[in-house]
Amino acid sequence: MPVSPTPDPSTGGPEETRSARKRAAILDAATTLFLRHGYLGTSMDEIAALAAVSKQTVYKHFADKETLFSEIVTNTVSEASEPNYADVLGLEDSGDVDADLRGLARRQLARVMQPQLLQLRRLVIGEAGRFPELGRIFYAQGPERTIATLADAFTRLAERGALRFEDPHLAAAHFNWLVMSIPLNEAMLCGPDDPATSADLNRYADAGVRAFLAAYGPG
Amino acid sequence: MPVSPTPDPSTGGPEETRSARKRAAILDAATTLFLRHGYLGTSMDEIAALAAVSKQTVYKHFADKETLFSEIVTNTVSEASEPNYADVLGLEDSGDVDADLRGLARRQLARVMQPQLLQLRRLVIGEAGRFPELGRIFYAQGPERTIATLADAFTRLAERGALRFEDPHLAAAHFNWLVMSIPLNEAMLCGPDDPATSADLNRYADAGVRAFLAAYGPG
Amino acid sequence: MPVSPTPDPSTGGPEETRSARKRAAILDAATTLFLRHGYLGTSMDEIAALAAVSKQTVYKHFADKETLFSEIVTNTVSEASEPNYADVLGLEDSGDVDADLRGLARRQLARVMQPQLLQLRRLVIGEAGRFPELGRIFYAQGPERTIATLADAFTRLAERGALRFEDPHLAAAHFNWLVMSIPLNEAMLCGPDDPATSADLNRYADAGVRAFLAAYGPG
Amino acid sequence: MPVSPTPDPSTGGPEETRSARKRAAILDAATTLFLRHGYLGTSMDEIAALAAVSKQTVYKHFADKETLFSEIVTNTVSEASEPNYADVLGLEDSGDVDADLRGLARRQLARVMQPQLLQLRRLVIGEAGRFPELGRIFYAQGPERTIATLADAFTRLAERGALRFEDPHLAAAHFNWLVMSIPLNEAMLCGPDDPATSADLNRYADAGVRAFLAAYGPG
DNA sequence: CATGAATGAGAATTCATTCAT
DNA sequence: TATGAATGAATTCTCATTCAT
Repeated sequence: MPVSPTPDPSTGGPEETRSARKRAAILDAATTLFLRHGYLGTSMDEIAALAAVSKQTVYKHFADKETLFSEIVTNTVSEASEPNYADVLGLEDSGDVDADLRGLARRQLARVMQPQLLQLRRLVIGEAGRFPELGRIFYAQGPERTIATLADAFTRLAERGALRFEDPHLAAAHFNWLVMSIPLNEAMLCGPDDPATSADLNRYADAGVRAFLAAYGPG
Repeated sequence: MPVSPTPDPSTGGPEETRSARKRAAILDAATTLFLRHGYLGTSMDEIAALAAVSKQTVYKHFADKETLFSEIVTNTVSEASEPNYADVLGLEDSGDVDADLRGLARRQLARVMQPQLLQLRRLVIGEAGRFPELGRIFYAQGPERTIATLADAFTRLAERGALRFEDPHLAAAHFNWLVMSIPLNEAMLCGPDDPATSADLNRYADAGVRAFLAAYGPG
Repeated sequence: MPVSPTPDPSTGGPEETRSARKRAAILDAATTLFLRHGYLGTSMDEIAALAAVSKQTVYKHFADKETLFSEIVTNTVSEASEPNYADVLGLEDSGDVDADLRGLARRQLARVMQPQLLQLRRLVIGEAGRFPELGRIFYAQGPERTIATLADAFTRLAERGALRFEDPHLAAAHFNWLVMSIPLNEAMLCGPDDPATSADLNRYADAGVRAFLAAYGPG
Repeated sequence: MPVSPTPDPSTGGPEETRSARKRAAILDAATTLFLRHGYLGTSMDEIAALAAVSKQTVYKHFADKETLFSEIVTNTVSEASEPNYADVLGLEDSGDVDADLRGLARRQLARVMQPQLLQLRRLVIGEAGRFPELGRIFYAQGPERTIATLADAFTRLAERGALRFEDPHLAAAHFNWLVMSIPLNEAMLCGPDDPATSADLNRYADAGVRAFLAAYGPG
């Protein structure tokens, strides 16, 4: 997740680039530390030290600690949620709904269960009191958007008789959580020390899809 | 959740009770503050002040902040998970599985969605890095135990033909999360400011049970 | 050094004895802790805990921490210096000065180098700034008194031609430090972790006596 | 002993020097206070205040109190022991051993009995429990090194017939302590309030040399 | 009389933020 | 512009001592 935009040194002017590089270094360092130790558990000193810049430079780029934290979480959430969203968008009816959904489920679950994304989710949940809007952003760009898009795709599938339901949004939500809930809830609570294997994850995804099709599948 | 044993001043001996009363006051205050502001966001001074007790007294009852926090979370988790567990234990086959499961689902969801329990779950998730064993305790006494017990009950129902599945534990987990995932995940992220109404909760419970029975019900 | 007077429970009245026993327990505990961790490094809480009495009891017996410390050091110094003094007092001319002095030197050195006495000396030296009179007491009851008494004994020996010197007090001091300085100074600085063996000590004592007799002996 | 490198403001570069100046001020202040009140008796607040520096600056230069203390004692011991060592190294046989040794003894004793060095010795002895390696450093750089060097010098003197002994190291140790023990031990215990006059010290030095030569001198 | 609680200060250390250089 | 220093308060935890019970 700590991904600096790596400004192209050949195109950018050297002065503007140096500043941008520092900014990226700060973001990288802060992301790493906030994910590891939380908001209060991370100090501006540590961030500056890990970014190898002076503290003043940090404050020149970010007004204060809250701003820095917000920006990081917002950016990271956007970046992390993008592939999941795109994957759902690209859902096509190949004629084999079962296979299509299983593939989607496996890919989505694998992405959601990336250690850094799990850690981000823990962070946002833990700071829901201090930064309520960050949780809402996470929710909106994550589950909400995914499920809404999935509902559209399901509606198309239902029109072709591949699925049957009354409320597409509800069906999409059930699909989503049938696939993800078991490993995600365990991961949230049991921490980064007991990661599930990807074979486990695939089994959970398959089982979720099977239950979903038993409930919402055709005939 | 901050429930002091409420020593009856008329029956309890006056000497043993004074110390116990102080201890309870400290636990109450600390629970309130930890739930509100998190582990690092709560100071021992604040706890002592809210408990109307000197800081020394706090340290005489609890070796340090970590001990106090652990004890609180452990106690609270135990107390909070008990009714849910008991409810699943008491699940009987009245002949109307649909109604039985809907009742169970509604009661369980209502309990899990209590604001203080949600806040405790956020706290434990947010501190999973600092206190890994607390998350494991929460998981073991909460979802894990409930689902295991539910699996036993489902096995009995399956023997009477009321349910059909291959893996009772998987079916129980799917039941649990079909009922809870939608509101619980939203609540985790969207914080204590947008609480779901209990009518909403009942609807989610009913919808979850309907999907569950469509997948795992008889015939 | 922590030696409680062990009051005889059969003779003493039970009430007076209980108080005396507590007092002795406090002195024992405080002596142990002061010797181990120094004056500032020892807390009244620890003393009360180790003595198994309440803090109030400590304050009932000793006005404050300084008083307790002074009393302990004074008592311990007196007790510890007594045998050394008595040994010098009993110095007789057996006709073999060499053997007499070597025996005295060995016994004295062995006593001075007892670990607890070394620790007491370190303590008194380290607190010379805070408790100047304790150092003076230690000096007066220790080296000063021993040397003065030794000077008397040497005077008698000189009258019989067994020793020769101008200033008996100077000769006594030289005797004392020729015997003790090497191991004592090393012990002071190198701490309680590298104790000298008693064979070493005897060698130092013998070597000191030999040098002393070479300088102050007859013919 | 609190001797800052006294950066010459006219020659030193202004930027490198500021930090170094602060560091020196901290060392000076800490040395003064540690010598005066001991390790536990000195607070970091006092040190910062006396150095006219913020507490942060102290902690940026020295990781913690123990580090600061160790560094100070180590530095001071090294500086203080140097002249004594050099003086012994320069011992030459002028033909008049008596005068040579008396001169050396007087100079050494005068240096060892400097109030600040006495205080340092008390400090190190008093903290032998908490900082055992500091005592060992003091011993190694002080008495041990001096005596070893003296033993070499005595060996040369013995070859010319100016001294006679079996064990040069033992002779050197006896010389050292015959000269120093009386005033040093008194000073250790009787504190900084009763300083010996330098006339006294010279008399002790002379008497020690006289006894030494009576034992180890020629003929 | 002896225990637990209170006190009120002070310990070491860290914090986010802002001046000077 | 970017660095070291300063700030001033807050952190956890401990202290010696004194009330109440």
